[in-house]
Amino acid sequence: MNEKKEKYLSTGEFAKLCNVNKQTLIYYDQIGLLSPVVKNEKGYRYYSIHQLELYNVIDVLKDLDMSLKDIKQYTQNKSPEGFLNLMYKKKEEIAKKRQEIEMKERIIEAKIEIMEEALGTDFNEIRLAQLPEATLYLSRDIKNFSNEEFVEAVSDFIDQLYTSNLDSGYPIGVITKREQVLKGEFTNYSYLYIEQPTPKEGYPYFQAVQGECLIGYHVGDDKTIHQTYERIFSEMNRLHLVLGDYVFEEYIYDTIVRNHEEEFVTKIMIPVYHRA
Amino acid sequence: MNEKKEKYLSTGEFAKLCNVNKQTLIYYDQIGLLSPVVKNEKGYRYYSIHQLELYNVIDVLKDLDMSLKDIKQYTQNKSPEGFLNLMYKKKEEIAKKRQEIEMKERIIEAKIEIMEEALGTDFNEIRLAQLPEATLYLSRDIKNFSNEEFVEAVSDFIDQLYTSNLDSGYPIGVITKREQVLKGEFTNYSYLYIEQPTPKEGYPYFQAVQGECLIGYHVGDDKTIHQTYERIFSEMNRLHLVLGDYVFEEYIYDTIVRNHEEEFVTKIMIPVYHRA
DNA sequence: CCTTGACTATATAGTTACTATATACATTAG
DNA sequence: CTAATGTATATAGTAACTATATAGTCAAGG
Repeated sequence: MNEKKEKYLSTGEFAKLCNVNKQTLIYYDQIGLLSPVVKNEKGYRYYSIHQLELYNVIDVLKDLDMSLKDIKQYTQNKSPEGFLNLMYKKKEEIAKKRQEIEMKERIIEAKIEIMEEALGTDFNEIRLAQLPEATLYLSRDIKNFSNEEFVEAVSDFIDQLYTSNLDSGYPIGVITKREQVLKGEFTNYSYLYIEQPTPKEGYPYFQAVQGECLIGYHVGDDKTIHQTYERIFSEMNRLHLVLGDYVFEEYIYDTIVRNHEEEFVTKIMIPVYHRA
Repeated sequence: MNEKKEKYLSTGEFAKLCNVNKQTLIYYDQIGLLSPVVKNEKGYRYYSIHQLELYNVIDVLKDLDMSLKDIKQYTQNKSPEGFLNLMYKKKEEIAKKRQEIEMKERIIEAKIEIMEEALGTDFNEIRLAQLPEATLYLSRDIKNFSNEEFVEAVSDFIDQLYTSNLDSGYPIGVITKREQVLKGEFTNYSYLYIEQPTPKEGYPYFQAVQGECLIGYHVGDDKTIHQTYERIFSEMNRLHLVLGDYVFEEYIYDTIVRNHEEEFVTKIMIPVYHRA
C-alpha cells in the first residue's frame, strides 16, 4: 500500500466521473483547456483523479457564461491569488444569476396561478367578489397619452421592472379613473400597475383598497371592450351598486396562449359600493 | 384617445424592450418562432407590445434547456391547458436548476474560504490549534485498498455526493487511523470525507471531535509525505503530546491552482492529547 | 428639395461548444 | 483466441446565434 504506483483514469472513466461526454474531454484536450497528465505511446489519455477538481471549476465558470477561451487563459496562468480574484468576481455573478432564476421561478408560479384561475372561470359570468388587499407598483400618470406616448410609457415601465427587479410574473394591468369610465373613455388609462406580493423597500406603492368588486371578462379586442363594460354596468344597476374611484384591467389570455386578438381575454375589476 | 390606431414597435424598439439583439428577432421570425403581427409592403417588421409576454415565456423556456424547435412546437399549438401543463413540468425543472445554482454558489464560497486561509498561511510552520467541531460525511471503509480499488472508491464517493446533493464545495479529505500512521503507512487511508456545514437528514455522519490538533502542511507529491509527518512528530514530541485516534488530510492547493504535483499542498491535521 | 444619418431589410459567412459518424487500432473477458 | 468493448483520429454536422456586406427607407435640418 505504501508504494503506490498511481492508477490513472481512462478518458471514458474520467468522463463518467465528470458527468460529461467522452468527446468533450477529447475536445478540451485538443484546445488545450484540460489535458490528461499522461498520454501513452498509443495515444491513450490517462487522467489523474485530482483533475476532477479542475474540471469542476471549468464547469462552474462555463455556467457563468465564461468562454472556454477565457477559462483557458486562466488555467494557463494558474495561481492561488489569480484564482481567488476570479472567485471574488464570479461570486457576484452567480448571486445575480441565482436572483434571475428565482425571478423566473416566481414568474412560472404566477403563470400557473393565473392559468388555474382562468381555466376554472366562466368568462360570461359577471360576479360580485371581495377584492383582497394588494400592493401595486404603479407607472407614472399616463392619462390622455397618445398611442405613441402610451407605448413608450409601457416600454419605460417594463424597463423599470427589469432594472429594479420588480417583475413578479403577474400581468401588467391598467387603472382607469372613474371620471374617464363615466365618459366612456375606457381605454384612456391613468396608470399601469403590477402586483407585488412581496413589496420592496424604497419604491412608491399603491395600496389597493380591499372591498367589494364586480368582476367581468371581456373576450376579444380592446376596441370592443365598451360592450363588456355595458354588460357590467347593467349588472351593477340591477344589484343597486355604484362605481368606485378606479377600474382595474388585466390580460388573462394573451399572446402566450392565443394567436389572435379576438381570442384575448381581459379581466375587468370594478370596486363598487352599495347605493345609499 | 378612444379611437386608438394601434402603435406598433419596430424590430429595434422591440429588441430593446426584450433586451435582445435585433438579429435574434429576425432569426426567430425566420424560423417561425416569433413573428411580428404586421409586416408592411417594404418588409418592415412591426411587433405588438403584447408580444413581449410571449418573448418572455420563450426566454424562460430557453433557459430551461428547451430547444427553439420544441418551443416552436408549443407556440404552434397554443392553449391555456397546454401552457398550464408545460408550466407544471417547468416548475420542477427550474426548482432543480435553482438548487444547482445554489450549490455552485456554495462551492465558490467554500473555495474563497480555503484560498483566503491558504494565502495567509506559512506552509513551513507547524502549529497547535483548536479543531472546531465539524460534521463529516464519510465513505465506506477503504483500508488496505489497492490503488485500483482506491480510485474506484473515490469515484463512487464522488458519485454519491453528486446524486445526493452532498457536495459542499469543501475539499474531499482522507482519514488515516492511528494504527496505520504508527506503522508508517501514511497513505493507507481508512475513509474519505467531506465536511458538511449544513448536514442533511437521513445520511450517516461522523462528528469530528473538537479538541487540540497539530496542523502542518506538506508541499509536494503524496509519495514524500512521510517527511512532513516526521517533522510533525518531532514537534509533537517537543510539546509532550501524543497522537489521537485519527489523522485528517486535505488538499489545499491542487490542480485548480497548480500545474505540477510537486507544488500541491496537503494540510495535515492531527488531533493530539497532552502526555500524562 | 436634397442630403445626411439613423434606421430597416436580405443574404451569407463565421463562431462557439459541442456532438455524431466513420474508420482503424488496442485491450480485456470468457 | 475471438468477440465485445474500449481507445484513437479525422471530419462533418448542429444549434443558436452573431457579424458583415450590401442595399433600400425614412425623418430632420439646412
